[in-house]
Amino acid sequence: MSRASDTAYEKIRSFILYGEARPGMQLTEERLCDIAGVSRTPVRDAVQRLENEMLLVRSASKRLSVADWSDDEIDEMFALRAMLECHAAERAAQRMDANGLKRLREVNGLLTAAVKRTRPDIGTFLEANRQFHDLILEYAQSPRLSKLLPALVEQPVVRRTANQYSGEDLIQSAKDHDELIAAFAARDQDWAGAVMTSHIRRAFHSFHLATRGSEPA
Amino acid sequence: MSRASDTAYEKIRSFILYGEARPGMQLTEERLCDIAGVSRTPVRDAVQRLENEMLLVRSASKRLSVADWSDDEIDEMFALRAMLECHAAERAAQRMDANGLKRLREVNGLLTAAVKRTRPDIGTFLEANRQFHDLILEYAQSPRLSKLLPALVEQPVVRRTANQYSGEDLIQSAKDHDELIAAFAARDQDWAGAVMTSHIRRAFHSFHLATRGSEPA
DNA sequence: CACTTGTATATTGTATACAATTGGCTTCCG
DNA sequence: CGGAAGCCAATTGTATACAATATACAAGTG
Repeated sequence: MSRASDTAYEKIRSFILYGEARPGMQLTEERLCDIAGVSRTPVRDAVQRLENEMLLVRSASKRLSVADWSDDEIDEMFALRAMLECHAAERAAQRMDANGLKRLREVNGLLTAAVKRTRPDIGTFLEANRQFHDLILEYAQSPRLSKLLPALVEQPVVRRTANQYSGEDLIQSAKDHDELIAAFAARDQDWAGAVMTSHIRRAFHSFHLATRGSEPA
Repeated sequence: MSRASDTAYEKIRSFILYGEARPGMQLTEERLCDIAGVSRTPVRDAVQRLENEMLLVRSASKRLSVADWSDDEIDEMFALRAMLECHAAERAAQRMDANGLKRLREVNGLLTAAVKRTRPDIGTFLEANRQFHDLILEYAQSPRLSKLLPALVEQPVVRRTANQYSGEDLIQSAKDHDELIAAFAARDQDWAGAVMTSHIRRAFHSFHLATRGSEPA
């Protein structure tokens, strides 16, 4: 999209994910105009995008508020994400090339370094992790998948999961990525899919322990 | 959404799906205003929705055109749809109630009647089929799934599939639905998921025969 | 005193004018 | 004659004014 509606999208998104927004908080378009520094037209564009990602929700009377996901919804997000990222990994395995492997190794090198320090660098981990999964999505070469997945990989959830990870868990994540790279190199789609599935489902269980103090039902 | 942008959405969608639009055809917002009978603001709203469903696509220079899916994209749509509808059926099996079963039976009664005539009524079949799958989605009780699936169930594809169906195929579809209802009544999510998966994958193979004259690779 | 009805105010929805960008054509130079 | 540069028309992007709608609060009524 265009400049103003893009900046509006970015700023509102940051406000929700990293700013002073709180789940369930009511917002007006006017308020979002102040935050974004543009007029209502591009703000409404941005709002529609954020509604699609389900970061914003509209009440029956068209009023906006910050999304507040139920436990069941978050479980569902993990389940769907596991399916779709598994599928993405399978497709990527069939379409991987030397350059892709090189880029994956570079990104996971950064991630591994960030994680193996005595005091793990979560910020770098999150960024490298995002890039790694984005690369797989790129190599899956499916516009559809690329449109669907962002609605399932919500950064607040990813961040809370990573913050819950022990040093061991973080290192295991890096190892999962190494194994994914191996599966891609071997062009073994079943292997790639299986590793990805367990990668996501481990995250799911960590998240559960973090937020609810127990294993999922 | 509101009145004007809703009507714009409906009219433009009909223009694409049932009107004189052709895949790849270039469009301007002005043109769509004429079609919808409203100004550019609600049209742009509608366009963004249709972009999300990937019925419209934007070129690098922001120009609009009617989507033109490649064979690989359509295959991918079926694969993703099979996964997500299977998941929806599993969830619905866990959440089904007597009223839901009653409504499913009613709808499938209509569908069966439309299909068992000497000259099957494809229009009624399509409408009842859509309602049947929507009901399952409703009982899956997942806002996320409800947002994701419409981008995968494109009516032009469904229609072409149904038009290809033989009388036998249509009757088998109705029987699939009966079996789904039985699985729901038994609250057996694995059964429901399996029936749904084979239901979609049979459609996939029929579509392949119809459009490419051969089985998929 | 609860409940409805009316009215003011806040909020969202739509149209339109104008700005910025893009594609295509023409012209000019080599 | 080929290609690049620049201009013009077409198209998309943004701001703003106005219209429609919803909420909240107050006043009236049984």
